[in-house]
Amino acid sequence: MSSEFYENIYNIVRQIPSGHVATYGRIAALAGIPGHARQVGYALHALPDDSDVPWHRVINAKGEISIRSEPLFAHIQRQLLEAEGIRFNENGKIPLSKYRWIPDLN
DNA sequence: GCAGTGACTAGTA
DNA sequence: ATACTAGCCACTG
Repeated sequence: MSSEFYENIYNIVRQIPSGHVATYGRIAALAGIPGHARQVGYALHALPDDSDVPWHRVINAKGEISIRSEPLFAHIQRQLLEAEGIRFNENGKIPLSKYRWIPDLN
């Protein structure tokens, strides 16, 4: 494993409970690499399909789905989030103030 | 090793 | 409110 960043990131994302979301920047900070929000997205992109990481609960700071390549995934992501009870605004955005994940102190 | 890329963010206009 | 810019830094070719 050349990147232990990835495992840290995955570990954090797995802790996001259903019905909540977290931003890339927040994930990076929790993974111990504050400021590396882009690498979080990169790590999730490299995620295998059979992974147990809930990648769909990670969104950008604007509360919107950011996927640049593969617009199809954005559609799937929205369905997954709605299935967990997350409601989108008319803009197609998620109200972060309501669904933002606050990490437990374990 | 260098240049390009990107599932980002914060700032500026 | 939206659009563009700069900074950021690991990964890839």
